[in-house]
Amino acid sequence: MTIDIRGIAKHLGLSVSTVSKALNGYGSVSETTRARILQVAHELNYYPSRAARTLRSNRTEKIGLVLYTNTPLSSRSSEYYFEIIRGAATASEGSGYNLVLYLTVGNQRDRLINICRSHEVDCLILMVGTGGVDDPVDLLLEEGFPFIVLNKHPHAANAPYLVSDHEQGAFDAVEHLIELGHRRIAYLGRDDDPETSGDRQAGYCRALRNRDLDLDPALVVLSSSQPLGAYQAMRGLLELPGRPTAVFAYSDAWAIGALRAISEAGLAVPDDISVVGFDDLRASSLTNPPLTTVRQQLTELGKQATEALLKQIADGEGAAPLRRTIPVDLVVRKSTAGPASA
Amino acid sequence: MTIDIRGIAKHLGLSVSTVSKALNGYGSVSETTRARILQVAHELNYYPSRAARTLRSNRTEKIGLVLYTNTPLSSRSSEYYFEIIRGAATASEGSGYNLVLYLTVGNQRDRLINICRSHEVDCLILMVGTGGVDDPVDLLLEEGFPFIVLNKHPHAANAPYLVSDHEQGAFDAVEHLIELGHRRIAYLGRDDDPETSGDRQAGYCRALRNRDLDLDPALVVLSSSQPLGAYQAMRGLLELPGRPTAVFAYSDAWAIGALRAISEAGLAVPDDISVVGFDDLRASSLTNPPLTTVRQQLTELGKQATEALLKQIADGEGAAPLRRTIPVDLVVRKSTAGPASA
DNA sequence: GCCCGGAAGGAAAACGTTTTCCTTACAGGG
DNA sequence: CCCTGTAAGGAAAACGTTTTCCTTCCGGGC
Repeated sequence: MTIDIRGIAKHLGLSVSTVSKALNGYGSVSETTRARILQVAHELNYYPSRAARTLRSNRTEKIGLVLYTNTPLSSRSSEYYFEIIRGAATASEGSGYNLVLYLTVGNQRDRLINICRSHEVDCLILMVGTGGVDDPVDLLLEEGFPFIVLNKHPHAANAPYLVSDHEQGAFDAVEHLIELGHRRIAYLGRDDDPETSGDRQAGYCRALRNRDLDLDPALVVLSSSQPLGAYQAMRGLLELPGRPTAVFAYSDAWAIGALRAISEAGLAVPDDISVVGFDDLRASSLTNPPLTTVRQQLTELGKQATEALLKQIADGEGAAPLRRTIPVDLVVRKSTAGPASA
Repeated sequence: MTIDIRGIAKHLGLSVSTVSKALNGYGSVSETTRARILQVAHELNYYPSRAARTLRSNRTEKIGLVLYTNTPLSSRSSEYYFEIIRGAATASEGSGYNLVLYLTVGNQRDRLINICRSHEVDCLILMVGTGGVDDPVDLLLEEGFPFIVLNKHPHAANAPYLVSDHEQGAFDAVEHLIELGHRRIAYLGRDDDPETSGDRQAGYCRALRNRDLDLDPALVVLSSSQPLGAYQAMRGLLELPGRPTAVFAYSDAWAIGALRAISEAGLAVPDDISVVGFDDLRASSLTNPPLTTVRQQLTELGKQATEALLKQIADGEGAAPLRRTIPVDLVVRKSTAGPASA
């Protein structure tokens, strides 16, 4: 039915090796022979068998994208993940690779070992949702399997990663609030994502220090990713004696929870309180008022991770692990303004 | 380094075939031998090579998910796609399959042929974004490659598909508006997605006929997926002499465009005009007011498509192509109410 | 005339499984 | 005692490439 590399060889009275070389641009084959081979391959509708190629050459030409999370995925994060996936898929396809998706929930250590050992893919992009990033990272380092951690700082010193500049984004957001005149600015963080929330909190602190503002511990509240987490945390902040005049939230989802708490308390955004989010998901332009937020280049993140990983594979073990940060942008909408007291 | 099936055989003084049979529960192997083999396989950390297995048995144990679209993907649809992907990925993993993602933009006919012929995957789930569904479907039918079309009715008579009940969802939405007392109800459709928009329009028409209401052609407006398409179409509707008192929109995105046009015209939702969307994306609960809409079970769609496809493969050519519809639910929020005139 | 080198092409060994067809041994029936 | 059937296990042929060595041939330098 489907034609073989052997079929082509027979058809032309050549040897299998010559055909293979011609098709792959390998050894030395005369121009005319190569042309004839390509011609016939095309005419006979030849498509190489991936499996055979993989078996012999030990390259699958597949990239695995694993999403590693402790808690079930909420549809809140769909857009976040899909944009990254989109970037990765496009870049893979562009390099002749396929993207294999592993959306595992829970600590699937065994599954990960299995993926490495049975060589399902050539390398892995790790997207860690909630829960520690370290367990899988250590495992992969141990296995000597090529990988890159996406958008979260791994603890292991020699683990390659590519992350948005969470710290700088947070700095910019808080700086923006300070410039508007705010002095009591809260950070509404996330307690089950220490790496990312930590980075953003660090940026928040740096921005305050940078302007010699006090860092009031009462204004830093971490909450879980329960639907009501950020909402309740915000209610807590509103009841404080010295209520903050502005809030920098861990993410747009957190900011939306905050908006709700504020509006239920009969306060107005941005007149009474300013709010800044992080991510710039589509929903954030639909809130009331439209949210000021920090935009991550998600598609770019997926794309660059893929490219970096492929480069790393091509360079072999020798190359230093890639550790890079990509910039984020503050998007000013209507949820921030000068404080009422100003 | 990594242990072989041969290694296990040697280790136990058995033949390769016996080991293979034991591992796959195949031919006849005594219980004690099988136990010893499994034991040793585990101890030596044996993982079968996917490539070799595929080469010999001609099964890749991979499902391809292709997203086929004419226009570049807008991030508006991220959530839609990701929820489907999530369902498909979970179901695949559950059946021991991998999910390979092909997010191709444009009419990649050649790529599709390549996927079939080089047997990259065992079967395909087709998600068609914009543009005709038929070209790829015809191709796959011709190739005799197992596939299923997701959430859109293919024209080919014998093409397998799994779709949300667009028609019934539309019927329910319009019925809901009629029950509220509306008589002049518009349909805000999409012109570059004839299959889906057509199904929904059919449901709209049936609901009107069902209550003996006039079908005013001026109240049916199709617009493109440009960001401003639905917005402008809605403006047109508002300028009509006999303005509609309710609008059923092709999707939540369309509805959001409509909301904007209505609010800019100084009218209120739902007081002056009621609006219903379709999809129930996350954004639709954030609009002002929260949108009444028809919820699709996207994750379920991905899951069932995967299961159906795997079943189809297992049953072989014999089985009739699967053509199934899965139900949708009307979600009533705050964007619908009785007409002002009532 | 001899030797050397490079270019073109070929033979054959992998790669790690699955699967078909054998062999052997043993038990049970007649 | 012979024949048959069955269970347990083995030999070997695939599967379709890539890749390493060879062989052959021819031209050119000395």
